[in-house]
This record gives sequence, C-alpha cells and structure tokens, in this order.
Amino acid sequence: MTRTNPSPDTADAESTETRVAVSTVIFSLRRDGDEDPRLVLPLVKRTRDPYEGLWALPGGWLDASENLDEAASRTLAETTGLSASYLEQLYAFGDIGRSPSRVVSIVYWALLRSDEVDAQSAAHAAAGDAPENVDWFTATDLPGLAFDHNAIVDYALWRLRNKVGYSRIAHGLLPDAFTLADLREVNEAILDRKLDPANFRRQVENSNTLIPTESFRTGSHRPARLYRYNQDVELADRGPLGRPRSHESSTT
Amino acid sequence: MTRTNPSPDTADAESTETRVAVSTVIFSLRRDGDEDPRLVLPLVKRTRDPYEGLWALPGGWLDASENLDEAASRTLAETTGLSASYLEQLYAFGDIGRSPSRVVSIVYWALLRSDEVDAQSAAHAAAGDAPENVDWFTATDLPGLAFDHNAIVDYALWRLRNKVGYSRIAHGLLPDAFTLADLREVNEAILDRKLDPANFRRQVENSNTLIPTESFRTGSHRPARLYRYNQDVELADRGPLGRPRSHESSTT
DNA sequence: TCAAAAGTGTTGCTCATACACCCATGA
DNA sequence: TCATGGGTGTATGAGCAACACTTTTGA
Repeated sequence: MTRTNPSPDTADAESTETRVAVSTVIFSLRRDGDEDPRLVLPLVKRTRDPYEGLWALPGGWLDASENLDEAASRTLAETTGLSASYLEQLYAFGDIGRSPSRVVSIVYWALLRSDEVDAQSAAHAAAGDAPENVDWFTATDLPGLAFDHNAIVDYALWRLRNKVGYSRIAHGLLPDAFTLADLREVNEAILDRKLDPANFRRQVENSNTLIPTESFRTGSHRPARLYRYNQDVELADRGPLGRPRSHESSTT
Repeated sequence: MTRTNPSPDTADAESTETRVAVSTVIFSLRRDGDEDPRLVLPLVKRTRDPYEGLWALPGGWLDASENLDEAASRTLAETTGLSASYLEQLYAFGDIGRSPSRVVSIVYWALLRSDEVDAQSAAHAAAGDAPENVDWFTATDLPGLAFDHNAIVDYALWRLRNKVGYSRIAHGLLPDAFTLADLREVNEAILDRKLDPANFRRQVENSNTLIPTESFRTGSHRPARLYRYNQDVELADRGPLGRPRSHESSTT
C-alpha cells in the first residue's frame, strides 16, 4: 500500500510525465427570430483518431510556457477568434478510461458576449472565411460527443445554473448596454424557467450590480431603460483565487 | 496568435508532456483539554530541493495507472494511514512560476474523522513508529509553506467554509455517533463563530440528514441524545459529478 | 437545590413569490 | 384607443436570528 512515489514538485525525482490538455466549455446566447434566446456552444469536429468525425470541446495541449488560464484563453481565441467576458476553471478530468491513451484535461468554462459572436460571424460570412470544422450547438441538445465531453458539458451547465443563482453573472453574455428584460431573458434561458419581471427587477436593483443609463430602447410599447454593468462589483465570488489575471481584453 | 497546437486527446500528436502532481489538503479536528476544537491538517517536511526543510501539502506524482481521485486517496493513505470520509477535487494549479520547474498540481481536499486520527496516533505512539517528517498544524495558523501551498490552504478553507453553509458536511469530521452539541462545535470551529444552539438544532432536524439513536451521552447535566448520519443523504451536492467511486473504505 | 447543558416556544425581521395595478409608447 | 411590455405597490409565507423559557441530570 505504501508505494514510495517521492514527494512531488521535486525537480530531480523520476516522475511519470503526463499529457495535459486544456479544453473549454464556451457558452454564448443565440436568438433566432422572436424565439426565446437559448444557450449555444461551439464544438470542433475531430479530424483524427480517436473519435474522428465526432464533435468535441475546443481545446489544445498545454504549452510548456503558459499558465492554465492562458492556455484556455488561447484555445478559446483559436476557435472563436474572441476573448471571453468570463473564464473560470471547471474541473480536472483524468480518469484512466476517458481516452485511449492517458490524458489529463483541465477544463474551463467561459461566457462570450452574444454581440461579439454575432459580429464575428458576420465578418466571417462577409469575408467568406467561415472556419471549417467549428459549429455552434444548442447546449441542452447536443449530439454524442467525443471522449467524456457530454458529461463535461452537463457539469458545466450545472455550474452555470448554480452560479446564476447566487451571483450576477448573466450579463457576461450580453452587450455593454441592455434592458432588464434582456437580462431576465438570459436568466430564463439559463435556468429554463420563467421569472417574474417585477421581482426580477427588484432583485437586480438591490444587488447594486447595474448602473442605469439615460438611454432607452424604444419598441412598440413603453421604452425600456438601458443599463450598464457596474465594473466595481465582481461578477462572481471566487474566494481567495480572485479573478484570473486578465488576458482577456477589455473590448469596450 | 493562431498557433497550431493540434487538437487534444490525439494519440499521435507531438505534445509536450507535463509533470502532474496530486496533493491534498486534509482537514481533521483536534480538541486539547476543554478548549474549543480546532481544524488541523497534516503537512510533510520536504527532504530535498526545492524548498528543502519547509513544510508542504502531502501528495505525490500522478501514476500512469491511477485515476486522479485514486492518486489523492493513495497519497492521503501514505501520509496518514487513513482513508477520508470526504474527498473532493479542489482546483488544478499550474502557473508557470509556482515551482522552479513546470508542475501542474491537481489538488484535492478531504475530511478525516477525528476519532480515526486519534486512534492512529495512539497506535503509532504505542508502537513507537510515529512517522517522520509528518506533523499536524492548526489550519488557520500555518508557517510559511513550500511552493504556493499557503494560498492553496487558504482556498481550501474558503471552500470548506462555503460548503458548510449550504450542505451538511461537518460530520465528516465526527465519529459515527455524536451529539448535536458535537456537531455544532464542529461548525463553530470551521466558521469561527458561535452558533445559537436552539436554532442550530432546528436546522439540522429539518435537514433530515441525522437519525436519532436511543443512546445518550451523560455528563454532569442533562444527557444529550446521540445521532447518526443518514447515509441516504448525500453529504454535499456535487451536481452531475456525483460522489467519486469510493476507494475510501466504509470503516463502520 | 443549584449549575449547566438539553431542548422548546415565540417573536420579529428579511426576503422571495404571487399578483394586482398604473404608465408610456407605437400603431 | 388599445395592445403591449415597462415599471410600482402590496399581501402572503418561509426561513432565520434572537432570546425567554422549561427540562433533566450530576454534584
């Protein structure tokens, strides 16, 4: 029972090296026509074994010279061309059987602002350089994915839903200025249930996370006030870890 | 920007291998005399560079043939001779600068039942084979540790305190049968504040996690009923991940 | 009979929900 | 003027903190 694998972090010890991958579950929001918005995420089609032809989470091997969250940001940028408005480590998956050969995957989850995704898509369409092998899927209705990636997405969804309950994270999916109805719809899409507009309004007003602007969005009814996110308030309490050093740009 | 590190989990790709360590923040409870109990954790004195002579979290290199939580259980058993009543992954630390050479540490946190720790210590004392280079420290009053281990312990403490707030996890530190006062003292030790005995009683009674026994502990006052943990209820909600396959024994 | 802890009752506050209602605009 | 969503007011109930109170034991 008492194997003597020498104590860790020692430079000289003979130690088994392991292949370490970093993958990210990237959430964004899409609204088609006048449907309710829904959570979507980008997947990459595998071009080699194992699981060739199946869809998988975007990711890549951990570079020797980069931190874990840098690797997540990098692979995220490589597949979407964008930087995340929120990025958090999800879990490290390392079971023996999860891949034909031993791979430890450090998985992150991220939020992308829907307007940036839309702009990017439009740019690609205009330039005719839409990326091969990348497509967006409805988060709650995925095909069978490579490896254990279905389970990973399920866990990421669970974390997202949890987090939405106790922190104001939903506007990571929204443009800079948005109405309370926008924000409520995001929460409804994440939680998959309707929220009372009146009570929702009071909750966010009391949470102090939003700054009202003097702009209004006009529709065919009473105009709705636009709000902006209060940068002084952390999106989510992550304890002593704080927010990762921001490699993500502040694309204002 | 678009480096082409081939997509992960591919068996054939040239990929940088990384040394992966698994460490564990192991919490237990100690009461000296009639003091309030306090959280303690075992540390291992490093016997080689880097940080030779400093105390560090118990851990070891990840074996090629074991899952991550198996590695945590193994190293936990190697340093304490015991198995945990609760084990959960904490975080993966992999910053470039955290060790002279690149090491990714998958860190777990665990709870040990105080009675098992005491029995183990007594056995060691009797046999005169108390382990070298291992000692127990008060969790909130640690010396300067090797690597980034102080920050890791801080984060583990934060997680433990958080979790105690929304799940009934504290009896992972207690023997099989315990009084409500015992349980309350554990919570007080973790949260570092006094709790109202009356309200605490109602909370746990309503949570349905405890089974009252017909035994009582007598002192110099009214005897207190002993309770047992209700195995049907999960200690903590971990979402789709569920509880790890139990390598930990069910030492009843 | 007294000290001390076990255990019960009660009150008041905060907050979430449900829902009735008024407001402002475009058509 | 009317339909529609924006926005306000308010009653109800659950849950929790505070604390007074009763019960049961050993000394």
